[in-house]
Amino acid sequence: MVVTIRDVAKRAGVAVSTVSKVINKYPSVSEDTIARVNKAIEELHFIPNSVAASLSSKQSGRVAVITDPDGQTLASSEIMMQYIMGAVKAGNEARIDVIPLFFSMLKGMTVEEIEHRLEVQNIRSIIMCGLDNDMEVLLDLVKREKFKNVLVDMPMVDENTSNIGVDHAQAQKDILRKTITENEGPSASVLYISGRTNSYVTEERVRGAKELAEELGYKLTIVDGAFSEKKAREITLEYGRNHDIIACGSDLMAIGAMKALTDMNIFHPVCGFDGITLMGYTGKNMNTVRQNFMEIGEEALREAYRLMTGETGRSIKVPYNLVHIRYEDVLA
Amino acid sequence: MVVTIRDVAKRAGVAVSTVSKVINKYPSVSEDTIARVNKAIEELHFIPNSVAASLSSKQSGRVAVITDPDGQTLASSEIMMQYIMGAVKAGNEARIDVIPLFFSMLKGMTVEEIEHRLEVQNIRSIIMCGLDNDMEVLLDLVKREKFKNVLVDMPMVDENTSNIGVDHAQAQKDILRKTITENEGPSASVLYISGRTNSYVTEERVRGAKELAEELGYKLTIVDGAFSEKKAREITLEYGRNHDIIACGSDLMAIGAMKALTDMNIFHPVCGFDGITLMGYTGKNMNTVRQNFMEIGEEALREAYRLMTGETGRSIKVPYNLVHIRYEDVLA
DNA sequence: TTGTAGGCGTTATCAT
DNA sequence: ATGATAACGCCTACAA
Repeated sequence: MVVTIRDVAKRAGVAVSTVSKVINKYPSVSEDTIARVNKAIEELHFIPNSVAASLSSKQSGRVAVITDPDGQTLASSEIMMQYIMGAVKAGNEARIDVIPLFFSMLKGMTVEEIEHRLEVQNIRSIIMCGLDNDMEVLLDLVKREKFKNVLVDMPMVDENTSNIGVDHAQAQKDILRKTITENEGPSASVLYISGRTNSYVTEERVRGAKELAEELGYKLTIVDGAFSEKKAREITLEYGRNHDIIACGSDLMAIGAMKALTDMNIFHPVCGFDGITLMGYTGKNMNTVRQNFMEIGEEALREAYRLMTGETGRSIKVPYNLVHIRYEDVLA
Repeated sequence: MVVTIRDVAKRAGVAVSTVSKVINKYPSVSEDTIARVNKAIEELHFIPNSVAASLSSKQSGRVAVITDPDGQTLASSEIMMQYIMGAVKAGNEARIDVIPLFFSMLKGMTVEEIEHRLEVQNIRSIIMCGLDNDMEVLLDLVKREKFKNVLVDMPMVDENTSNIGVDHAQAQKDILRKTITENEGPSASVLYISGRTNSYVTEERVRGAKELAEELGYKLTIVDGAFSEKKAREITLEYGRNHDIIACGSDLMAIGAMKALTDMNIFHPVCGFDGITLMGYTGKNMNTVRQNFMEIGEEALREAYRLMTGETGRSIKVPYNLVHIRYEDVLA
C-alpha cells in the first residue's frame, strides 16, 4: 500500500540495508548499485518515512525550532514567522521533521524536564531564535550538550553548538554612518535608544555605535529602551529635542521614537534595525538594517543538519542590507 | 536511559500492552491496574514517545497545519502565526505532533503527490487555514477522504471533515450596524470593498452587508478589492468621495482605504475585519471584528483529534468581538 | 561491497 | 481483564 524501503530493495534486487545506505549516502556502495537503487526509487516514487527513520536512528532526528513571539508585538510575529518558514522549508527539502516550539510552552519547566521532553520526542537538534539571556533554562539546555544547537543571534560556540546571524556591530555602524552622512554630518549629536540590556544583539549594536562615535567623533548618548516601542516613545519625548539624530536598536523602537517626534512636531532623522514591514506604514522613510530572517531560518536548519552528521560547531555570519522601507514597498 | 513503556510495565508489574491501554484510555482495564500503572508513570516521569506511537498506530497520528503566509503581508504573517501557535500549543498538551506546512512548498505538486508525501510522513489529519478556492489541489485532497480535515473558514463538512470559524455574515452585519449607527445613521450610503471573490469568507461577508442593507435600507455599493491594500486605496480614491461610510472585507483594505481618504483630505468612517495589530498603527480608531486566531488554531487541533478518534465531521462557530484598536492598545 | 538480523518504542491482534 | 507477540519502516552492527 505504502511503498517502503523493502519494495525498493526487491525491485532493485538488493537488500534493504543497501537501499538504506544509498538513501543516506554511505560511501561503501558501488556506483552500479547506487544507480539501480535510485532507478527503483524513482519508479516506485519512494519517499523515506522520516518518522521511522528518527525512531530507529539516533543519528538522523528531528529538529525543534524554539521561538518566543509572545511579546505579541507585530514585529516579533513577523520575524518569528520568517524564521519558522525558513526552517520548515529547508527541512522539507532535507526530509527533516521540523517541530516548532514556543518559549511559553516551556516556561516553568526545569532543564531536566525540557531535556527529557525533547528527548522522548526524538528531537536531536534545537534551533533557538530571538531568545535573550533571561531564558536561562535554555542556556543551560545548550550547555548540557545533549542536543545539537543552532543559536540565532547568540554568541556561544562549542563542539555541538553553532551560532548564526548578521554582524550586528558592523551593521549598526553602517546604518548609523549612512544616516549621519545623509544628514547632519559628523558633528551630529546622536541619541541611541538601545535594546534589552541583557541581550547579545544589544551589546553588539551598542558596541558598533560606540566604535563609530570614536571614529567619526560625534557625541553619543545611550539610553535603555528595552526593545519597547512605548519606552522609546517616552525616551524621545524626554531627550529627543536635544539631539540631531536618533538611532534605535530595533525598528519598533524607531517607530515609537518617530511617532513621538511627530507628536512633538519636530523632525530628526531616525534609524532602526531589522527591516520589518511595519516600517513601511509610518510614512517616514527611516533607514534600517534589513535582515533576511527566512534565509537565516533556512541556514539554521542546514547547520543543524550539519551538526547532526557529526560536524563541529562554528560561527556563521549572514549578509544584510541597508534600506529604507516605504509604504509603496509594502503595499500588496 | 530513556524511560520506556517497558520500564513502566515492569515497575507496575503488568504487561506493556496493559500500559499502552492505560495510556490510551482503553475501556477494558480495571480501576485497580489503572491506578497502579499511573503511579508507575508518575514515579518514573514517563512520557510516551509520540514518534513511536505514530509509527505503530494508524489511528493516532500527526497533524499538519497548512497555511499560506506568502502574500507576505504583515496581516497574514500575524494571523498565520497565531493559527500555528494555537495548534502547536494544543498539540503539545494532547501530545500530538504538529507539522507546519506552507502552501508554497506544495505548489506545483499533484494531489497524488501531496497525498503520498503526507502519508509517508505519518500524517493523519490536516488543518487548513486561510486558503481560498484557488487552491484546488487542497480541495481535491479533502475530497479524497484519505485524511481527517479541519478547514478554517471554508464551508465543507463530511464524515472526515469539520470546519471552524466565526459567523462571517453575522459579524459583518454587526460591525457595519455599529459603524452606521455611530455615524451617519441608516440613511448612509455605504461603499463596501470586498475581499477576493472566490473566497468563502468574502461571500459570507458580502451576504451580511447585503442583508443589513435591506434591513436598514441604506444604499450599498460593492466593489472588488481582492483583499489588496493597494486596490482598496485605488477604489477609495475613485469612489470614496461619493459615500458616507466605507466598509472593508479586511483590515488591510480598511487601512488602504483610510490612507487614501487621508490623502484626499476628507474623512469618512471606515470599518475593517479581522482585528489585526496593524490597525493600531493607523491612529484612526477604526471599527473592526476581532477574531481570536490563536484560539481558532487550538480548537482546530482539538477537532482534528476528535476526528482522528473516529468522531464525524461537524461545523464549529467561534465567538468574535467588535472592537476598535488604538495605538495605545498595541504599544508594548 | 552486500546481506542478515536485531533493535527503536508503541500499538494491535489474539490468546488466555 | 491481562499478557505475548507480531507488526510499523527504517537503521546499523556484524557477518559473509
